[in-house]
Amino acid sequence: MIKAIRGTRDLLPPDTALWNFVETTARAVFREYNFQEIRTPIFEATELFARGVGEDTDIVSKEMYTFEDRSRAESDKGQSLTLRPENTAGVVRAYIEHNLWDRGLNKLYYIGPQFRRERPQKGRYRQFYQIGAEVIGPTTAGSESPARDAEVLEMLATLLNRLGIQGWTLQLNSVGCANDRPRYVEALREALRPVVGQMCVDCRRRAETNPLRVLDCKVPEDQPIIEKLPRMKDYLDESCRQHFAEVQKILNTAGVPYSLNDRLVRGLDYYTRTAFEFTHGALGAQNAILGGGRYDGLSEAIGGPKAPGIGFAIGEDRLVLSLTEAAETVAPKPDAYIAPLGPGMNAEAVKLARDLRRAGAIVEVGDETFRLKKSLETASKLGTRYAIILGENEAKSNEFALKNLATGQQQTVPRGELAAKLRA
RNA sequence: GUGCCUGUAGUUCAGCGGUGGAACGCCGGACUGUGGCUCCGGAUGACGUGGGUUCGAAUCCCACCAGGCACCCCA
Repeated sequence: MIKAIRGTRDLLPPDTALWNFVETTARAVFREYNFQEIRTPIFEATELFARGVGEDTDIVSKEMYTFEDRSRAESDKGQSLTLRPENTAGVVRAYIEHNLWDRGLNKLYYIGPQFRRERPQKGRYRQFYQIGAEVIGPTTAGSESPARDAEVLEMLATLLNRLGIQGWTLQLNSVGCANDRPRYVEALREALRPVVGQMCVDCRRRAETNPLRVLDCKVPEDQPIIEKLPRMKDYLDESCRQHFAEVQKILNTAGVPYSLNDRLVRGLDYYTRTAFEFTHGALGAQNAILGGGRYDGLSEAIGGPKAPGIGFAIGEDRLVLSLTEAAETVAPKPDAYIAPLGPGMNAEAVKLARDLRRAGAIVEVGDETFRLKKSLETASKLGTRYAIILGENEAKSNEFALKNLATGQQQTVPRGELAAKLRA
């Protein structure tokens, strides 16, 4: 049997109704904040991700679906292409390519699949879906303002609340900028040198490859050591410090709850200053339902003008997962099941169904060869509210037997009044 | 990519060397134009795939594939 490949899956009803609910709600909230939709290609030049996301990140170094395109000339090598592992780089590429700021566009959102070749796990798939948004523009547009950070965070809180998600936590940190972070990393390296020998094997490796990751370690024995390491907040330069303080001040005023976590580091190279994560307790190890932050240098890193930005990506798969526990799925049930009885009644049934549907009803139609018993049984199974019996008598008199399947009550209704009765 | 656990009917699972089962669901009948309840009957399936051990394998062993949990990392 041919099956969906590892890490991919089919989304089936009734779950698809939930996905649509999430997407519809997100679009509505984004709309209120004046974001507009952008759709970028699902694959891009590999170079975009190498330069944008960062050559040394896990995503780029070992998780990308990369392939060589066919070349036109036999002698030429095909271009290296990659299925997008995230969407921010693509949006920024489009921003540069189409001079979006000159068209008055600086708040964009996207919804779509992304691809990373990781080992699948609950809440982690090789084709997964992200809902994200970006604020990006020249400095003169205020895109560097802490008000943008706070506005984005407040929008996310609004969205999660409107989706009915209970018990989320916003973790907030500042990871500094190109100016102060190298100094911090250096300080961290030095502080680690004498103590790293006492730490877990992972930390010993991280101390070499990416010292910031040591802060993320969850091994209990390492915690006392980590507590004593230097902290980013003590190394922020004046502008970063003020920026971060201002973000917090606005969040306090707006009533958005958050907790500071100076061990929150992000895995993508392009993040600067504000970094954040919304987590949800009921998701196991993959507890981050969304993450994001500021990326003031990304545009320049991929050859564009200076264009500070801030954005986030929601893991839609995880969001839906945290939703299925609380929310009952509301798949719409048909309003009526038409049971045609006997030769020639199919045609009448389809015509009647068309008229009722035009009046706004959800209608299911049986078949004239079905016995009435079977039709009613099917209608009950579908959860339909009414059954309409359409036999020769009804066709002649133009009055139909309308049966309420919940109460069992049945009445005779003239054709013209059927739609109104269904709505009642 | 690493470690551990798990793959048996549409679903949830029992069976753990000797002719593959239960519940629910599905189909039909009792009941030829009246469902839900009840009763009766029926079909389920390469026991994840391939190899090995054995007189004999769903059961034991190996490899692969897939899922779950944790790590790594991330949404």
